[in-house]
Amino acid sequence: MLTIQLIRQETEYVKERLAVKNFKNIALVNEIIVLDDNRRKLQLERDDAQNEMNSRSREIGIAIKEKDMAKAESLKNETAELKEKIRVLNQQHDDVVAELNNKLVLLPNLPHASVKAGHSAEDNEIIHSEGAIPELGPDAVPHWELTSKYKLIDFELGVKITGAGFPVYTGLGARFQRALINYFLTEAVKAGYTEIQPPLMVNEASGYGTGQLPDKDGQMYYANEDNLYLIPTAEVPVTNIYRDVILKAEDLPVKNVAYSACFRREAGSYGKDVRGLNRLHQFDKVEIVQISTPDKSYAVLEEMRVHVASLIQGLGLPFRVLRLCGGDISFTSALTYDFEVFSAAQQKWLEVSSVSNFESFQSNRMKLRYKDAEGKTQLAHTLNGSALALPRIVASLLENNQTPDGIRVPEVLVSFMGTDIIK
RNA sequence: GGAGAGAUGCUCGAGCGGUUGAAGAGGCACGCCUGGAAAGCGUGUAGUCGCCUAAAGUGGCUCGUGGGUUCGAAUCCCACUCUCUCCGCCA
Repeated sequence: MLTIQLIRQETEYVKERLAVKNFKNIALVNEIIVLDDNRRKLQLERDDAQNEMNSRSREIGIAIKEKDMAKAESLKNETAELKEKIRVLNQQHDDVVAELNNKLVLLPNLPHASVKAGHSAEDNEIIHSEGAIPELGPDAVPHWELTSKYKLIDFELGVKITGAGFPVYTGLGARFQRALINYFLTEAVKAGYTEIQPPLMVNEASGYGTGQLPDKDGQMYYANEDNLYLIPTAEVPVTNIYRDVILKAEDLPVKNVAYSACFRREAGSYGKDVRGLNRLHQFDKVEIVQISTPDKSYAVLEEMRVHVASLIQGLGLPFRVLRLCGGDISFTSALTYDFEVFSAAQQKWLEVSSVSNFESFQSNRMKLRYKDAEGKTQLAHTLNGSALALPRIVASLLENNQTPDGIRVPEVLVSFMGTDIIK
């Protein structure tokens, strides 16, 4: 969430940037400031009363020590009224704080200066594009036919065991998953990331820390009995490692990479976009997470963008990079680059990665801080990106690399796959 | 799942109702000493929210979390969470 200091000090700027995100309830900003004024006023009154009470108590203690019981008793009798006053003020203060917090979490992150206004995915800016779009023959088919032809993925079997959106990978299909995960992890480690294997379930505090809760709880699978959520992305456990942590300046930047299965309910999705591998309830992803000082976070974002691009280049897929517009960027992000690869048989672009700088939006929620050179405690910046999500990469590799003799395996995967062709 | 023990600052550890945000030790930082270092000596060393234009100063809260008792709680009571030991079960 945004810090109250920023909202108070840069009120007009905050409103302007919220408008770029098409945030409708701009009046909320003023409501928050009024609540905060109120909170301060109440705190002042309460603190004064409490201070008064504390000194009375001390006097009583001294009187008792001096064996002056009469004085102690009379002092005691004077405290009842004060005590009640404090109780009331405390209650009022806590109520205002709760209300303030409830409103504060409704404000999305402010988009970075480079983010343009816009209403939908149509308005995203294509800032880079490379790789030749393959010309497939007339016999080319979409990946869901290839996966069944070569017995790589059994969607129906997944339905039997679990339900729609939980495919079963078999034979070279399963090996293909492992090969990609290996390739992505290996490249990340080469780039200086520390490999992490996180829990796949998280508690409420973690969901709140990265912003999935309270608003997106319907998108996560939930184990009621233990009050735990299945992770929608490794971002959640990996970023929450640093919840309530004060890092030393020399610990930064933190660079972590994690492979995990990801679970998403995708409530409300339907239609042709969900066909085959385009949208699943369970899928594999390698995620990179960095924690940086504020002055370096945009350089870090660029570094991550280059890293993701290099992975896709390694696989030989045509791709483009979009800078998301205000209307399409997520609630928590300040700047997001989406990577899309071209899926030749479906003739469409598929999103395979999203690389974002959250600035201090997540760290403010989870109290992730660092001590700067002067020893002052400051909020760190958090960033993350998919590097990469598997299903759509698999879809486009299968489609783009299909030949009459089988599916060509990209050079970088051959050693992991044990073959250069799937047939 | 059953029985027991415990949770204090960067770390260890004392405190078990009264100026205790917390003794002591270690670590770390700075200073003195030294040609330089070690040792020694001295000083400092939590977070957070307020008040104050800022600095200085000052007030509230925080001893796992949340409640309660009391004029006053790290200390007493209740609930919860977590850790450790033993037993059971188990990849």
